[in-house]
Amino acid sequence: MGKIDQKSFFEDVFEVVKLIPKGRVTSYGAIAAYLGIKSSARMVGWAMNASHGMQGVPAHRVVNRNGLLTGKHHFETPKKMQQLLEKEGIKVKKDQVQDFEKLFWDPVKELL
DNA sequence: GGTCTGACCGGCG
DNA sequence: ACGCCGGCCAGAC
Repeated sequence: MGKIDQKSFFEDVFEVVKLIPKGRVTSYGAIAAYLGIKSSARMVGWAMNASHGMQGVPAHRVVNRNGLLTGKHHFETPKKMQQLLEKEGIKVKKDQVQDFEKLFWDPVKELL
C-alpha cells in the first residue's frame, strides 16, 4: 500500500483561520493547540507563509501570544496587516492589538 | 541526508 | 522585568 493520503496541515490551518470572526484575533499557538500540535506553533506561522495570494484566509487576524503583529513583514507592505485590522474595527498601537484579551478568539473554546 | 531556519511558546535563572 | 534556550517539525540547500 502507498502512503495514506492525509490533508496537509496547511489545509487544516487555513480552515481554522477562515473561521476567525471579523473583528477578532487569535494566536498561532491557539490554532496549533486546536489542531493538537500545541508545541508546534511555529508550523502555523510557517503555514501562513503559504497562504500568500490565497483568498478567504485572513492571516492578519493571527498574531502572537502577546497580541503583537509579528507577522507584518510578510504582507505586501509592513503596514498592510495593521490596516486590515483597523478596517475591522481593531485598534493597533505600535504593533500591539488593543484590548487583545477581549478580542481574543480561542478556537479550542469556540469551536467545540 | 545533515544542517539550518522559522509570522511561536513556555520555562527557567 | 528580561533574556536565553529547548522543543517542535516541515522545507530549503
